[in-house]
Amino acid sequence: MVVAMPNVNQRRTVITCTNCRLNRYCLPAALNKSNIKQLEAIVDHNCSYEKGDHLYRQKANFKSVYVVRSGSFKSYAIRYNGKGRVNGFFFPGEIIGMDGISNRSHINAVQALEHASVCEIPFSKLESLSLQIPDLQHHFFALMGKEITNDQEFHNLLSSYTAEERTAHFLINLSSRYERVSLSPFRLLLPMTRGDIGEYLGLSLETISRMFGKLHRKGLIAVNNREIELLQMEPLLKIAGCATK
Amino acid sequence: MVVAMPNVNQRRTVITCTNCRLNRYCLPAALNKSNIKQLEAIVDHNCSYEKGDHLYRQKANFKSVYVVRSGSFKSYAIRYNGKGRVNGFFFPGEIIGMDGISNRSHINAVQALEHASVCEIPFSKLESLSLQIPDLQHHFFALMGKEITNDQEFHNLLSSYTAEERTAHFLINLSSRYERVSLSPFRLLLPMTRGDIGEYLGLSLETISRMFGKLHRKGLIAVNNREIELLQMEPLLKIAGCATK
DNA sequence: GGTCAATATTGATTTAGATCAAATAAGATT
DNA sequence: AATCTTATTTGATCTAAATCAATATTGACC
Repeated sequence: MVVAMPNVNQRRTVITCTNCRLNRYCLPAALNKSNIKQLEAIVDHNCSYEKGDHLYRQKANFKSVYVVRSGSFKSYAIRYNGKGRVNGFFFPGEIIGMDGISNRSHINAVQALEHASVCEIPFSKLESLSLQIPDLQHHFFALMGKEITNDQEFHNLLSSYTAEERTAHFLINLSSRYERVSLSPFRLLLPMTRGDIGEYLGLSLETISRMFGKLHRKGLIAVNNREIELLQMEPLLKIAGCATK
Repeated sequence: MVVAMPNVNQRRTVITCTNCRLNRYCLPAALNKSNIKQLEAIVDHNCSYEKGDHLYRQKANFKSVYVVRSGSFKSYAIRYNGKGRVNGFFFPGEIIGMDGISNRSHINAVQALEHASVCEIPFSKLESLSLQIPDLQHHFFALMGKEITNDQEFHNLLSSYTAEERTAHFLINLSSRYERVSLSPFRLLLPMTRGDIGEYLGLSLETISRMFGKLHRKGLIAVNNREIELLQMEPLLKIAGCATK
């Protein structure tokens, strides 16, 4: 089955931040029109990747951060002892590359899970521009802060959640990220394998499969290979450890 | 509520970044002398805490980041379902509070593990100053980036390391952080309980105790309650999954 | 369309680490 | 010093999830 995130820009018109449908979720969200023009000038809007292509590899020099325009990516790191694998998934509007800011080299590799495209933002130019546009600096601090809180919540998940809770949390999390970019939050087309999910959640791929089965038997989801339908959000949210309002 | 005992200044000399023994590891590290003076002007150098005092609590409004001057802290978060606990330890020269940047409210609580003191840096002032001092902006991006890579390496640890590997990694990590501030990297005085370590590493406190015992029986460490001596670094580094040069 | 490789499911068995349960030991409080 | 509380160690047992193993699906490529 072909699992593809809809392409954001299929039109002929020149791609810019101003006309990008993701601009409400991306860096321009915090900027006024004239500032967006300045941002546009430093962004390369035209990088596309096929499934399996690497956006960058482990230890690659850091020069840019990237925003996913279409498709999806996974990041992974392998330590010299062979431990560790997938540590992140990225969907449209999300920023890739912050793992290289401190060291000037990326600690992860990032690979396309399907046909995908990104906007590339040279980091030194982003820094210069941030000195001129206080809102941009502020927003980028906030984005990095968001990355930090996400990672810390994940620490929490890995250190205290059961396999079922982790799996439910994963689905709920994906759901809200899909919704953010106007994809159905109830019918999830997963671009990644069970193995990827397992590595990400610190579980074996067999356990992922079993947990999907378990949630299915409880009537909370329907599973059809890479297509997962979320049938009952309330109990799912509860298992995922998310407060239901 | 934050319960803080204001420090009665015992010394005559005014504390400043310029004369602080940590200035090589802290924000001033990236700045020239005149810029350090500007930084000093926005920092409150005089906040002291007793064991158990909270620097801030979960959901507290975010106004500042803090640099540990002396002593140590732990951060923890409890979800509404009771899951999750300790997610970080902080030693002199390290920055606390980035968990509040994106939301303007802290997702963690932070508590002193012993008598401790911090410098408080109002974040809005830090942002303003960063617009004027490119090196400061650059350095703070790097510090946040470091936090992100640390958290991601921890993801790796929690998703693929055994109890023994996690415990060794914890000790090695502490060792290098102690060394950074001129404490012995071989004789570690732990300010936290086995329970704290267990929550942090996603293990039970009994397992921490057993792993200390196991590393002791292998002759790699000596354990005397809260005092851990690292006897053989090479094998420890290997177990911890750190490349030995 | 047929073959092959990659992915996913399901069952049987094992095991690392949790949990339960005492017994010390260390600190704090009086 | 005596008491009480909080930490720590150690042993016995249990269990969630890993691993091992076999099939079944799906997708990719001639």
